[in-house]
Amino acid sequence: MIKLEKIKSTPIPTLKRLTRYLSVIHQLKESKTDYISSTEIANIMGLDPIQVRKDLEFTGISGFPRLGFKIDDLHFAIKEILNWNNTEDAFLVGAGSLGQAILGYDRFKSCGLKIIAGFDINPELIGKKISNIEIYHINKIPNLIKRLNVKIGIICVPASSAQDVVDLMVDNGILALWNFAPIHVNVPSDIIIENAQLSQSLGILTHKLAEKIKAY
Amino acid sequence: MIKLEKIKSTPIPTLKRLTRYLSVIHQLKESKTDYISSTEIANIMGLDPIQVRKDLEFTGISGFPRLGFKIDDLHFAIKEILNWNNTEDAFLVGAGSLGQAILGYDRFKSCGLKIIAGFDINPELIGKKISNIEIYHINKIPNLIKRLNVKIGIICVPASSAQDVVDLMVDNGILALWNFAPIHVNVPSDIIIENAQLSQSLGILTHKLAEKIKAY
DNA sequence: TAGATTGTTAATCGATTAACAATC
DNA sequence: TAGATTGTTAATCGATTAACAATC
Repeated sequence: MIKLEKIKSTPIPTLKRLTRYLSVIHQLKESKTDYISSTEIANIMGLDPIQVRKDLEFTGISGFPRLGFKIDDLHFAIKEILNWNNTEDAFLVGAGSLGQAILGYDRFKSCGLKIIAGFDINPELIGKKISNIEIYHINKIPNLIKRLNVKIGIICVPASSAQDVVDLMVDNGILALWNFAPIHVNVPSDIIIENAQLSQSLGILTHKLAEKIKAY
Repeated sequence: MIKLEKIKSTPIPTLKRLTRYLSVIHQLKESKTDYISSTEIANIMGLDPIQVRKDLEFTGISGFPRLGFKIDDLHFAIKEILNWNNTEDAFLVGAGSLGQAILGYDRFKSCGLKIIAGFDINPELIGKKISNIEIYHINKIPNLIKRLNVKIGIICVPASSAQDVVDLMVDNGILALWNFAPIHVNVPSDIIIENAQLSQSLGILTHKLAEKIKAY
């Protein structure tokens, strides 16, 4: 009888840690070492070595007893899981201060993301180039999503217009949304949505700080 | 024999969802309704009603059978858990484009955060006001942290200088750090660090998108 | 060889989900 | 009253941690 192997997909907590390992590994690539062990990564980041090993399993590459993992292989394999070895085109909507900061953020290029156009309704912005990316009027979105086959939309508009912009992009075939608007938006179940939600991160910080201060 | 009640602290996943409920509740406050049930919140956000109820337990307030929870009370109680009813002063270091976007982001005021000064090393920025917040030279940090008793530091410097800035702030008594630099930084175990890590969020998105495209 | 590390299998822990009585 | 919802206790699920044999 054929045993079907259960393919277990990478858990979200593992994905999050993998991106963090990547930045540590990236730094170590500069140094002379060829290998890195899960123990070393764990020590640097203050994590459990067993957890690191378990996470690295999902990359599918195997290490060498006594040596660890080949840094270059590990680096490549993690980028592969995140799909950062490929580049996806993206549209950014809302070229306010946060939008402009993201347009100018070089780093995303090494994270598989290429923002190829920005959109806004502010006439002063339309036609301008920000960090060499042209800003169009929002009403160009339907046409351009289809023509350029763009799959990722980045939402940097105010909370009040976020749902409308999301609907517009979804209706025109966007597949994934990265939402920076501080609000819950509804999307059909087959659309990928990832909330950057700065306030979520801030909430954890202020909560912990309050606990800490209370403890005195 | 006295039974000591085990006080269970709010789990991180619950805290994250609580901040999201807050934004939904905030919108509903405008509407006429006085009460909201966990079922309604769950429907709006596409979550399990049981999970919402469980999360709301941590606020300590009790609901009314058949009605749900008083919106105002719930709103207040969630802000209380996050410590968003108080305001903490914060310093922001690195007034580049991301730093400037954060300095201008009004929303954090309602999240218990008040950025009272910015820091940079760029002479063109020092002395300037950005969104009405003055930018000082980084060498003013030690003196000012102590004098103003600031507890929160926001790191918006490039990866290459993040660790140095973190060390400087920790050495001078900062208690909590909100790190936007795309790098792992080391802090003593008693210092709270929260990584905003946009790339982590992006990694999840690009991974999911790749899985989705593969599935075709 | 000795020892450090991997890789696998099992145990534990905690969060999510389920079940159901209590309440208005 | 009937019915929707809360709140509590139990069951399930999945992630983390532990244990240990295999490897170079």
